[in-house]
Amino acid sequence: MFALADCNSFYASCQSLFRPDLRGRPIAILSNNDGCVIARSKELKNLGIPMGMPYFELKPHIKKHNIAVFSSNYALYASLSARVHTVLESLALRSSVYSIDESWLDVTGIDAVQSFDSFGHHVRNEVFRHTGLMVGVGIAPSKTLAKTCQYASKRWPATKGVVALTDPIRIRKLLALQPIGEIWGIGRRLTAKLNVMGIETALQLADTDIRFIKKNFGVVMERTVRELRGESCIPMEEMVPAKQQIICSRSFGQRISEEHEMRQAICRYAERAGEKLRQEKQFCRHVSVFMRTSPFANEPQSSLSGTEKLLTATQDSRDIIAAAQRIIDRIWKPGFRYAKAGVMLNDFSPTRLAQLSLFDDQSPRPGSEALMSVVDKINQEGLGRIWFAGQGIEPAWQMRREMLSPAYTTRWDELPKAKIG
DNA sequence: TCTGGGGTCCTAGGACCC
DNA sequence: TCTGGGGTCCTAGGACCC
Repeated sequence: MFALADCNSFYASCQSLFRPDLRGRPIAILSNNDGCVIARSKELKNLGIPMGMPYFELKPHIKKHNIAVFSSNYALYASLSARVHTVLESLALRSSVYSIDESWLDVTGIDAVQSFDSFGHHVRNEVFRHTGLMVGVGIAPSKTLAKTCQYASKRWPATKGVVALTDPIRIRKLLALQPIGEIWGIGRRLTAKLNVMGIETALQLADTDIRFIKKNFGVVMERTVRELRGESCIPMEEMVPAKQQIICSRSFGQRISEEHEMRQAICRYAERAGEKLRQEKQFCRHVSVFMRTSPFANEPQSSLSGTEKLLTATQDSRDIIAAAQRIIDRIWKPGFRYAKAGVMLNDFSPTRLAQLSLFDDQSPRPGSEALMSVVDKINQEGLGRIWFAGQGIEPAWQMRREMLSPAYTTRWDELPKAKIG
């Protein structure tokens, strides 16, 4: 049996946690660059503002509905997320973090002590008591069904935030009410394809012939269908799997047309990607760079990418930056207004050692590890910032975050203040 | 004027090998 | 004119997730 605990409107709740005056008001959280809406409070959802609405389309509604708008504040969300996960972890023998605001709990056998339903309420109360945040809880024999239950716990207030289902008849009743597009693992494309075949509810999908599904949609959807039937196919993951890819990409605050500006941006992303790589304690042998114009703009489009294989695996920012710059030498095309670019690292190994070719005389940089760890330490401990000159100082393309709230939980000078008396 | 970022897994097709 | 079968590895692209 699996339980899924998922925070209600997580980012919006993080904001209102330290601003009680915001409660009951519609709250919108914007993406990086203040581009579009990526999280909404219940009140904002009720206004019919969709996920992903561009900020400039939201603007006309702000005054009329008294909407509170925030730039994303990941320092705040990550810190509150850690608190929530710590509480959830303490409530079951086995658990795994699924996303910033969700965790799986293995609740097999818990019903020998208390009902799954009362366990779910216990989870809610504990998370609220320790963090001030609310979670919804879904409990079922497979992860896909637990997801479905968790949706139901949020959709119907009468459930009081907990839906636990073991009885096949009741499971079928719930599936009959769920459109396939809401099933975990069925996205937009597959929904359209299934609808054409006349399959519209989760129950219809669960009742479809399994061989037909496998033949037409592959093993992934086959697994989803089995899970909907109550057969657990996706196990708990106790170990955090090692990353296989690291990406650092951003949209620019202002379009880039000049090659030297693109080089600065790529330099910064390469450095940041290297920092993440070192945090993962990995070395990479594959560096890619991509850049593109805005697909929304009615203007000449360009989408460039290139990769370089390294002879020796590295985690040194200098190697990554150099490779990225060589890629730009190869792929750069002037005459476009680039909107976004990124650096991607692939092909990881836990050490620098790689198969050297017979005449390869590339030796690793001496002192690389020591230098990089000093750079990371300075940057991570808030002692200051140190960076490679290639990325420029206060460049115009830097991302916009004009409505940033304080980092209430991670910076001493931004702690919330309370007035007494 | 203004539309996010960071991941995973699977599959099909090509290169290459015996 | 005739032109196998099977395997591996790699990559690009497509689907999904939060």
